Amino acid sequence: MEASTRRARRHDPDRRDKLIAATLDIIAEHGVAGVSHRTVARAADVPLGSTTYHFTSLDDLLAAAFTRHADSIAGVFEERMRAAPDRAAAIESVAEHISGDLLDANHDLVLSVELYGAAARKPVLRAVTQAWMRRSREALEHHFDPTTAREVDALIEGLVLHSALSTDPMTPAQVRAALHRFLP
Amino acid sequence: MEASTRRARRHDPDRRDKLIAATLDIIAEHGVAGVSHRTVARAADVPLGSTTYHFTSLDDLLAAAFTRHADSIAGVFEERMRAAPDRAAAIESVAEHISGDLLDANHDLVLSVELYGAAARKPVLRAVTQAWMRRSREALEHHFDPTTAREVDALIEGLVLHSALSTDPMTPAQVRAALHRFLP
DNA sequence: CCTCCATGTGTACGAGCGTACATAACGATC
DNA sequence: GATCGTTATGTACGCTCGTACACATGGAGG
Repeated sequence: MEASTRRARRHDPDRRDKLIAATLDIIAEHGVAGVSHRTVARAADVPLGSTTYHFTSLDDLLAAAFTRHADSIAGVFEERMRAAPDRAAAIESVAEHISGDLLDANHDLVLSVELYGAAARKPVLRAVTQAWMRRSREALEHHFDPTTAREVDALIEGLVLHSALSTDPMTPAQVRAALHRFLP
Repeated sequence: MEASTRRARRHDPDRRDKLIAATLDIIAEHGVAGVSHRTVARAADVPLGSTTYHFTSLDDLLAAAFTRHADSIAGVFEERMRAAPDRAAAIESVAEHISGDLLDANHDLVLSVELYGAAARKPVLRAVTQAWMRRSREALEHHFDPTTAREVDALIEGLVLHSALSTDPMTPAQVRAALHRFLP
């Protein structure tokens, strides 16, 4: 342990992570408007000063949180597409993805929509959504041509949103039917 | 002028309307987080007290503003669908709708996305989005069967969102192609 | 013309906000 | 074990916030 551990951190195992996780929880429950240094610090059970130490500003914290969220969802989707052996299996995976085993209606969805709203106004976050969209499209391109991938990506977005906001959401069978109409 | 004008308002031609319009402008520019009694009053050029007089709370004002927005968009879309003489014309109208002559990227879109985000957390606003979705679907049903209408409604949502958030948005021709793939 | 009361406004209060910054805590180095 | 500099925290400041509420104001009924 000479040169290798020279730069080891003192005694902060995962403060940054805890702060980001707490931020995401707050956004999911109260929206971006509910995020403040104090609410985050309370939720993460850390002192107030810790939030300004690890993130230079609130915007910085929000960007980190949204980046983590987008990366997480994109990673799971990529994994699903990579695991699908063929086109039919890929379609089935997409249907499952939409029907909500991943986007459990009241957490990930709110995070995604809040991200869209913030991204529409802040260039930094716009870059996050774009990277996410690109990864989704590329994952779909393992099974579909680029044009189709792009269109299906948009269709997924719309189906997820409508499913989440509707009191009468589409059943998994209806979702599958819609996909198969698009991908005969 | 006896009984009929007894209940006429004193000298407030359209204060409520001005407040709602100002609120929508602020949401479009700064998000729901930017809405406060003071920012709205300043934007509408009315005294602070006027905001609490016409709306019992901020949530009340936000609900009124989002309702106005949803009604407005739904109304325009209904009109477009009603005006389309046949199925082909309807598809063309939908394509134009998506390609942005209506949702000019940085105003109506932000409003819609902010509404989605708020609706995912507040039941009152959820009702607003549901009424909007129902009207859209019914408008589409002038030209398509209910199942198709529902699927196209979702597709529209996804295409609008992706167009708005992408630096490389789909061209009108690509949007048209996607629609025709779904509606051969 | 006077009175009255619904309609509309200005001010004030307590709370919470982002952020700066002086200071404490503590591992590494000698 | 003494020193030092990075890492981390508590406190304080100036500001904006939502909302309550006392007061102005001006048309309607006498």
